[in-house]
Amino acid sequence: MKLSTRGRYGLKAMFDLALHFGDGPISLTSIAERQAISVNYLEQLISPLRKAGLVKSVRGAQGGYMLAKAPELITVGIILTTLEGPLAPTDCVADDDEETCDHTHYCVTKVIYEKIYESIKGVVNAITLQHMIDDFHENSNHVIENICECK
Amino acid sequence: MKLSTRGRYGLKAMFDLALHFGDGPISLTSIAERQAISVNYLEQLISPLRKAGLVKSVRGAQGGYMLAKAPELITVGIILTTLEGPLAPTDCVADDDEETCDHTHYCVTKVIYEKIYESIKGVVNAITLQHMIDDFHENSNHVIENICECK
DNA sequence: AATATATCCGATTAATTGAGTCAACTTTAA
DNA sequence: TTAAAGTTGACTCAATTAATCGGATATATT
Repeated sequence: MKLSTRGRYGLKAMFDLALHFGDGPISLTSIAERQAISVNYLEQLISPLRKAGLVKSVRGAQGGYMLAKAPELITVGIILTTLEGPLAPTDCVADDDEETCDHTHYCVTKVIYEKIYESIKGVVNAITLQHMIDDFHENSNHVIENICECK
Repeated sequence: MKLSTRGRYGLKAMFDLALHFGDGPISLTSIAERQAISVNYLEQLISPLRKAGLVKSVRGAQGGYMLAKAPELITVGIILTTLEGPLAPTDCVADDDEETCDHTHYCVTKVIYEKIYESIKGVVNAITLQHMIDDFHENSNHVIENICECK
């Protein structure tokens, strides 16, 4: 039941981009440095975020990435889901499930997994990058590097 | 963010034992058959459940396992936690975390992970085996095998 | 006493996933 | 033209998961 580095790093990177919203393209190298992530690995993560329409890129020198929408329009849920797939405790309750279990029966465990899934979605879909920014400005010392290396 | 087979199989097995609560020792073989799990693997899962005081065993012929407490006293949360460890999205918010990240800083992502963790705990700690039994009798056709092979 | 049925325990293995690296390519500002 | 930066896919390595297996101990039944 752990998030992988994909979700954790991706969220850190998106928050970093959110703090720079409106500043023009930000290079992956600078994000990777601030957030202590391998650039090569970060490249892998930014790709699905771009395809999902969450960030847009500017190629070439002085290029980089920026949020495709305002921070208040991007939820933690969409970021994590893009990188990790559905945040469901089992495949059978994930939105994209394709008939992995027998739906003709009532399943007492599936009901539980659905409740877990709904509660997780409730949390992550309610938090936007703007909420994170506000929280950051209120409670941190305004040092971007303060995002800890949570495992 | 998926449960492993440990948690899923273990929950099915515990529910099976709950349905037979008061019937004396139930053999792993019979549970494995009803729930379509490998007996050998189930042995591995029942061991921590016994050590956690959730089931007790009777050795020898006609032996088996039974719940150590009434179904209403055993939550889904304690079962899953025993088999999977803390249901936290990251190590740094797990109860047994030992200083994996720098606590001198305020971390905007950690706050989110804590909320996810709390919401998951809220769900699983509120559901007992007795709730599952009641649900089963109300909504299923009383066929134990009806617990689907959720992945 | 012998046997069948169980739990118990540790070692081993097979398969999958996660995490990260790397190389080659395209685009574009300076 | 050159260097910076995005883009892509293949690849490696380690860790975890999911079992399997063999043998030891315990005990009800015959």
